[in-house]
Amino acid sequence: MENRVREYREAAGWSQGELARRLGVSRQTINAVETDKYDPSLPLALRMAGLFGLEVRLLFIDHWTPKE
Amino acid sequence: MENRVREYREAAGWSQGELARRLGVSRQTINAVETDKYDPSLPLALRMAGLFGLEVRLLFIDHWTPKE
DNA sequence: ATTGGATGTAAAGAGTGTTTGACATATGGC
DNA sequence: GCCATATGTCAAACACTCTTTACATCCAAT
Repeated sequence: MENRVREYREAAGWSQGELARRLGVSRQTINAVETDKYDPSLPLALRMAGLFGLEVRLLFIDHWTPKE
Repeated sequence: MENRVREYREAAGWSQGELARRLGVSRQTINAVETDKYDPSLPLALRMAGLFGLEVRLLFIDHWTPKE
């Protein structure tokens, strides 16, 4: 899954540590998401999108199509 | 985390099994989400919202406010 | 009365998400 | 040169997500 966290974090002028602090998670979590180690949990993704004032689907892009 | 999956699934006229099939997950996963056993993963939440034509934040409601 | 579809639940196991602590490297200011 | 800040990464531990299999209940229709 593609994500634009780094892009929006830098636009906000925040370090990974600062973003982590605002989201209440560890710096390593932010780094792992930005470097595509894994996807965040749903609650964390919602918080990230909320902090950036974005819809979740604009921050995290899933490539998938429904059956039938 | 609050969610409206059951509400929208029923509005679509689908059983849990039918929704599971369309999303490519097991019926138990849908049931667990609807009965608040756990939150779905981010990719699954995005697919659910996409299938219902909704923004993720309207299907899954997180109660949280940022620091500073 | 019995069948079938839908739902709730449970247990075990594989895989994912997050934490802490630690260490390495790079960069910019003093 | 030295220091502070920012970033990348690793390992161990723990919690959470999702699967399969299985069984129980409920309700509607025959």
